Amino acid sequence: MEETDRKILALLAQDGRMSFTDLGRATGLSTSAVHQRVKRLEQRRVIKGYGATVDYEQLGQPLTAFISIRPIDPSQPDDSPERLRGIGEIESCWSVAGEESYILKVRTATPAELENLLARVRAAANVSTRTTIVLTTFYENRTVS
Amino acid sequence: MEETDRKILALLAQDGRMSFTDLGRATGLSTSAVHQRVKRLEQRRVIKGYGATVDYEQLGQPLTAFISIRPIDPSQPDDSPERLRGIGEIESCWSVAGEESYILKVRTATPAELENLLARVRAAANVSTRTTIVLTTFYENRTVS
DNA sequence: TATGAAAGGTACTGATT
DNA sequence: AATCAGTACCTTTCATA
Repeated sequence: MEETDRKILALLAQDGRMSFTDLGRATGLSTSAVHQRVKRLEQRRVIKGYGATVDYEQLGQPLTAFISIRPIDPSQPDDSPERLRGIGEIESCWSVAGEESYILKVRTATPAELENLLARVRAAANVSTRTTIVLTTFYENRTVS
Repeated sequence: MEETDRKILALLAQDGRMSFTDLGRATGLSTSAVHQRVKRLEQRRVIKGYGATVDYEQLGQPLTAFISIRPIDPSQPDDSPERLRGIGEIESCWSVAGEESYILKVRTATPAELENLLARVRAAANVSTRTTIVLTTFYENRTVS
């Protein structure tokens, strides 16, 4: 991975709809050279995809929370991610080192819905949960240097 | 916010480069009607922006961690987000209810860089830290139903 | 891996209902 | 809030270096 590709990635991370023409202007390459590089980055899955960033507050899901989970029965095989996959409120799922096994990031409309979601998570994966409610999102998914 | 707009948002969240023509086909609207709706969603900041999702493992930042922080001197005014804004490794910053004040999500190349980053976070915001290292990212920033 | 040209598709605007 | 038509721009491919 070299400098031109990194520059293209940084630009596309910030504006995923930027045109190849503009990317070319910004990198000093022709439109088709940039086109070729972006397609290659997509094929290699360095670019995993493109998405619109949506305001969940305006969409009626203002409540964000982190749910840390640990298995109730550690002797059982742990396939929590598969068991939880069907729960639509879960935005992200990481396994982690530390006291808990997984961290989930979830969005709900109300505290009542979060409560209901917690019950579904516990039941689906046979886990205990520890919930941390987000008060303010200062920034999210910023491009890392 | 009504059904057609929600459908457009769901489609754009999944594929931020989808053309207005295809959005029209998917919603049963004309190209210009979709165009009008998307522009309005952008103006109202329901759509906050568009971004390429990048594979940080392939980009040489394979280590992801959560850093929970709490102020060392609670009598001081807490402006941690501003103090931390310049640290490029911080991808997300939330204030939270619970034992800690903030949660940061960070990306680094190596454990040594994470250690260095932790020192910078502590010094910049005068906080103590608790770090949870991510082992596997099962999914991230999935579209929430 | 780069360029430039050509073809077809898309974005955006304005007129209209 | 929708459609249609028109123009300018963009994406994509191909021949070429």
